[in-house]
Amino acid sequence: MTKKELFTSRQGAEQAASALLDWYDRVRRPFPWRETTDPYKIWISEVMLQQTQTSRAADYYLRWTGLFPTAEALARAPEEDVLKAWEGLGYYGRARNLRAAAKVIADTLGRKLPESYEELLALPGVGPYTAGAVASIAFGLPVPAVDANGKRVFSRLLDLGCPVDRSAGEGAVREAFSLMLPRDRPGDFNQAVMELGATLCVPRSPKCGECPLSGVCRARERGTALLRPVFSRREKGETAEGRMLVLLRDGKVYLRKRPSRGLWAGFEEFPWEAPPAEPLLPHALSRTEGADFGLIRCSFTRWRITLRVVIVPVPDGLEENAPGGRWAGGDELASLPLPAGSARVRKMLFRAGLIACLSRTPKAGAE
DNA sequence: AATTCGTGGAC
DNA sequence: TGTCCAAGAAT
Repeated sequence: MTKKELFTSRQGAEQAASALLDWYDRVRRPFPWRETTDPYKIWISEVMLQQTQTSRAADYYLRWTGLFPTAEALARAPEEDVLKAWEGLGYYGRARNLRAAAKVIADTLGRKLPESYEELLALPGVGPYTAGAVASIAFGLPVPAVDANGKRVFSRLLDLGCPVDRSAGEGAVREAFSLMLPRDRPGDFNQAVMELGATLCVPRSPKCGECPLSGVCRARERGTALLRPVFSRREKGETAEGRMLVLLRDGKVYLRKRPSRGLWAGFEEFPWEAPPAEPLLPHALSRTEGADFGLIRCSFTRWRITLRVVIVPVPDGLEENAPGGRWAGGDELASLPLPAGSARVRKMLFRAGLIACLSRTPKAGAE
């Protein structure tokens, strides 16, 4: 078989798919979501894996499926419990959308996930990738699930010079992907492409010598693997410095509530400020001084912010000058879902003994 | 079409 | 230490 035949003949595509599946059957990693056929759990895993590395999702998946074993259980759970179970994973709209979709499933879809690509796509938080993944893995439907791995793998197989984050590039990738997708094992094939992209066909140093598709890869043939895929844009990072305040009074800390839309929507957090972000500290607080508690680095989307954490014993009358927030004791603080930066500071506070809580003894504070 | 939405691992 | 970037979706 020549390389040209891979993308022009049905037979070449079938042979390549077969080689990829044989490789996958040998090396597939034992993730917990690969031990179930429950469509609900497969859906949960796919949403958790959006923009999230597999190594980080495993623990969350096990804990989540224990707390919310069915769509019904998820639909009935308080939002705060759901966000607490998601704490640290980021992109919290995913958790809210999961719960919203679970309500739809529990209330109007007979408690079962819809079994077609189009119906899955209609659920909040389910896009083309996730709909394809659930449809193929849980229901055996022959639809592609093209993620960043798939784009990289196929941009190299095709030696695609056009950007994969534009419609033309995406179309080329999806066409070749669909041509190779075997009708009998679509779920395994979709996972095999991702497994290949995650373990061999990686961005920096692809291991072409071990790749089951190297014989039919145009980038391998032309030595252009490191040039693929091409992106039309790369978001540029920005840095800033600021400070975060831990206001202490009567064994309680001050938390403010974030706006109901946008970044960390609706979350509570320790007040912080940095030049490019919202100032948002009440005037009285800008004059407060306290003990330096170290630095934390926060990064989110394209921002990288270094915050100086300051412990502030609160003077009298400050409460009136700091509206929009509240005081929380140790037990409540421990049970709240917090953004990662505030969560790290919370851990520092418990560990340093600056605030106490029953469910978190000093020993437990060592994690 | 271009932005926004988190976080931490890997090198 | 800095940079890239990961089983994307919504707007």
